[in-house]
Amino acid sequence: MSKLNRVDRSSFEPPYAQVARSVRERIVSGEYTAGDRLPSEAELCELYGVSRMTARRAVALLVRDGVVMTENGRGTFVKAPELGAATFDLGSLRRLVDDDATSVKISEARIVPSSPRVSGKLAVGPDSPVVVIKRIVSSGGEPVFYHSEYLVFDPRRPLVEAEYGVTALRDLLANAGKSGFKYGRLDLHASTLSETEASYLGEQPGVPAWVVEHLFYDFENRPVSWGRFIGRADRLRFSATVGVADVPDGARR
Amino acid sequence: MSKLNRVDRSSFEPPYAQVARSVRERIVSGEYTAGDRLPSEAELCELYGVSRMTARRAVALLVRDGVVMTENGRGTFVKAPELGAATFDLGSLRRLVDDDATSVKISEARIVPSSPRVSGKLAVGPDSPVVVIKRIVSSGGEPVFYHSEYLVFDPRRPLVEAEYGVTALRDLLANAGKSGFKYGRLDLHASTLSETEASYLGEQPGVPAWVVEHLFYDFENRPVSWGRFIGRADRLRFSATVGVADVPDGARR
DNA sequence: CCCGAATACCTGTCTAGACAGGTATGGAGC
DNA sequence: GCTCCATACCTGTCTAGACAGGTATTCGGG
Repeated sequence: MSKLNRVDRSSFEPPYAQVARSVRERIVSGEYTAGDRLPSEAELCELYGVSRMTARRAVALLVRDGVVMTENGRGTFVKAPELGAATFDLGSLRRLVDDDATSVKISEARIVPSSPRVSGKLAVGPDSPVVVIKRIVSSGGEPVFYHSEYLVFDPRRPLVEAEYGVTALRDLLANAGKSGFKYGRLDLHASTLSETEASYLGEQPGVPAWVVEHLFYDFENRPVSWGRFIGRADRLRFSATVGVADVPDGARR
Repeated sequence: MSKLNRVDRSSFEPPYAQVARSVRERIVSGEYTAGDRLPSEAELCELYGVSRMTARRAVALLVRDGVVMTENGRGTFVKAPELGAATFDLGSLRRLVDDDATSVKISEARIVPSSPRVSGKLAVGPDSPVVVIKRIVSSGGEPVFYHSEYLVFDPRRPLVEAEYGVTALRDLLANAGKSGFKYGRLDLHASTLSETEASYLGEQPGVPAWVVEHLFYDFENRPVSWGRFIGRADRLRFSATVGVADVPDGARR
């Protein structure tokens, strides 16, 4: 019975993924439960008829997904699902902006002297010129979130048209190519809509809202862009999963 | 000049980590910028004097961290930092509960007939008995968040003392060993404090708050635990980084 | 009975080589 | 000038074997 699970060499699914999926299924089915020791790598090699590196790669996949943990010299063990291991991503935001039914309206785009708060964030002198861009992103005709961004004004770098449109927002969220930023820090917290924000989003002031604040730096580690997304809590949520909910689509990579 | 970066074989830092760190430093320094093609794996082998699998492992580390991306048949390219790739984790929550200066007070722990909302979440009949546990977690004497949890009451499984204390909360957030759950779904959103929540947390009703809602399932895919953390937005935030902020501590694993 | 050493087993790391399949480029043929 | 194909290069995957170092057990000596 324990020899029947050799990998299918003719399948499109590579051996390492097949082994990972098989072990995963055994965990889902309850054959291995939290705290159990998995077969050792050498045993997996025999069981599935693969080399050690292939077995290791399968285990590495499960480790990456937080399903198992390895202990040097002892073995590989099934982890219990833990809430603290959950990660939330901004995939929902990205998907929203990529969606065709989503429209972006620029409500403001000009050069202004920086306010005290903005000059503090961007580390420029008070009243230094900054570019401010404010957008309202709607889905299906209804506003979902509001985005304001302040960029350090650099006269040498002309403000290209593209910096204002949907493209710029898409680039900010998912940029496959170039960008003037080296890294960014993000901060997610809860807030309530101010009066102006509420008016833009067609809501009442004081309604709960999530805020994603972002600060991007250039290659000299100087802040160049500060901004925040603010969105209605009832329209967009962030979700995550811990443990093994279901066997996924081959566990890519 | 390009041959001077062979790995240090006597270092504690394994070769794959050294290669990854070196390439990372070149990206941080601006030698490679977003969109650039990295040296091919074969070139990295020569440059650092390692085998291909070792070079690949270094690249895999950078891919995992979102610093570079690989394209089959084309090469490895430096990624621009993208906001949509950011992930927020519950590490701050876990750290808080693990902290010695944190105290947990049980405000309620008993068996009650389930309310319509709870019976809906836990998929039990109306008025079915459920265990309700409510906790207030304080740090430095000041309440930080409030946690309420509803468990399906199972007469066969006696309610051990441990299920109420700090330990149970710690286990929920970071459990190295066993647990009765197979997986859980989490939902992070923004809210405002209700009157009772505000009174527990020593705040005003209507103040912004984040909510982490969690629903755990057993091995028969039946929900067994539903609950939510609710915390003051001014006391706990979730942060993330995109791009290469700094060269980290050897990029473990 | 206790303690230390030998031992078996486990994960971590690395190597050298091999084949597959995707991608881009340049040249031959039309 | 255009198309198609050979070619070179690249990442993806796998193998078989090797050594290092952590862990637990067992066995023997004191």
